[in-house]
Amino acid sequence: MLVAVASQTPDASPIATTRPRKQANTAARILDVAERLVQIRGYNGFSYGDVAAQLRITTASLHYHYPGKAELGEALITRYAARFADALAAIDRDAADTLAKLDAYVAIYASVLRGRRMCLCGILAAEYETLPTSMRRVVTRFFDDNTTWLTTVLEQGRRDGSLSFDVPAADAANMIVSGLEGAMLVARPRSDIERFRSAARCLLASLTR
Amino acid sequence: MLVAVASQTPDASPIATTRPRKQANTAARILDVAERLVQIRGYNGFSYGDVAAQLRITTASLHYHYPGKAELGEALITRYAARFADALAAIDRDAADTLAKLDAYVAIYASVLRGRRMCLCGILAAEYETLPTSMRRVVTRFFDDNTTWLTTVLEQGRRDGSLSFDVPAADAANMIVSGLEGAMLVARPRSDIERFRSAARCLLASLTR
DNA sequence: GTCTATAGGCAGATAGAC
DNA sequence: GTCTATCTGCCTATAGAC
Repeated sequence: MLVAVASQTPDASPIATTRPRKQANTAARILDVAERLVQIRGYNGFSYGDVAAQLRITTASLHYHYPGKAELGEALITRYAARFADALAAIDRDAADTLAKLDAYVAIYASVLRGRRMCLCGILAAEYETLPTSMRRVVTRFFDDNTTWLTTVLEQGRRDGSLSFDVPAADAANMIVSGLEGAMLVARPRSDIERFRSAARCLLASLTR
Repeated sequence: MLVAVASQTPDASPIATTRPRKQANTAARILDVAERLVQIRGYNGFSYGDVAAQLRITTASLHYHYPGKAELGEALITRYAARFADALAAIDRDAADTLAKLDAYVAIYASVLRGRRMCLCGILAAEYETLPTSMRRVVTRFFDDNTTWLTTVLEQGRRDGSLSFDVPAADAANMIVSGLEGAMLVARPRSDIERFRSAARCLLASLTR
C-alpha cells in the first residue's frame, strides 16, 4: 500500500520524500468524511465547510475535487452502493447456508448502526424530495438492488426448505429491506441497538415459521 | 367556531367586519403549511421563507407567532402527536376487533403516504442529530407511545386468539412500528403505495400465522 | 398581527496566485 | 492541489412603523 502511494509521485523532490506524504487520495478522504456526516446529519444537514474543517483544508480545495455538492453526493452513493454490492458478493461466497446469509445481511445494518450512523440511502430516502435528480436515481437503485439480492436468497431458502413463507419472495424481500431500514430509523435516536436487533429477529422469524 | 373567532375581536371596526375575517387562526394555518413542508422536505429542507410565501405573509409575521424555527418545530410535533393519539383513541372506540384495529392503524400510515408525505416523526428521526433538543424529546416519545398502544392491542389479540406470535408483545409492536416507518421511507421515493401495502401485509401476516 | 427594512451569518461557489 | 479572497444568495432573526 505504501509502495503504491509512493509510486504515484515518482518525481517527488528528496525533501518532500523525507517524510511520508500527507495522505494518498484526497478525493477518497473527502468521501470518507462526507459519508459519515451525511449518515449522521443528512444531506441537508452538512456543508462543504464541515468537510473542509475536518480535513483541515479549505472549501475551495473541495470544489477542486468535487465541483458541487450534487457531484459529491452522487459520488457518495455510488461508492456506498458499490461497497454494499461487494459485501453481498462476499456473503454469497462465504455464508454456509441461507440462514447464515440472512444473519450476515442483518449484521451489515447492525454494524452501521453501531457507528451511530443511519444507512446512507435510508437517510437520503427521507430527504428524497430535496435531492438533486442525479442523486435520486442512485438511491432508488440501491433499494432495488438489495431487494433483488434478497429475493434470490429467499427463493433459495424456500427451495431448500430452510425458509417458509406464503407470499412472493420479492414481497418478503421488500418487507425485510423496509423493516431493517425502519428499525435503524427508529432505534438510532435512542442509540438502542437492542431495539434494532429485536426488530430484525422478529422480521427474520416471520420467514421461518 | 365562527362565533369564537368573532369574540376574539369584539372591538373590531364596522368596516373590518363587513367581510368575513381573512382566516381564523393564523397560528394554526402556519402549522398546516409547515407540517406539509416538513413531511415532504424535512426539517432542514424547509425555511420560514417557504411557509411565509405559501401563506402570502412575511417571515417577520411568522416570528410573531413562533419566535424561532425550534419553537415552530416543537409545536408541529406536539400537534401531530396529539392528532395521532386521537386517531388511536378513535380506533379503540370504533374498531370491531383486534384485526380491524391493526388494519385501521396501517390505514393511518397509508393515508399519510398517499399525500406523498412521510410520517412527520419518521422524517424527523432521520434528521435527529440536527434537531434542537426541545424537538428530540417529542420525537422519541411519539414512537414510544405508538409502541405502547400497539403492545396493548397485540396482547389483546393474543388473548382472544385472533393473533399468534411467540415473542414479547412489545417486541412485535416495535417491529410493526419500525416496519411501517421503513415501508414508508422506501416506498415514498417511488410513490409506490402498493409496495407499502405489500410490506404492511407481510408484517401483519407474521402475527397471524 | 402584519408590514418594511435590515442586520448578521453561513451557505455553495468562483477567480486567480502559488 | 491547495490556498486567499471574494461574490452572491438565502437563511434566521430583530427593530420599529402602521
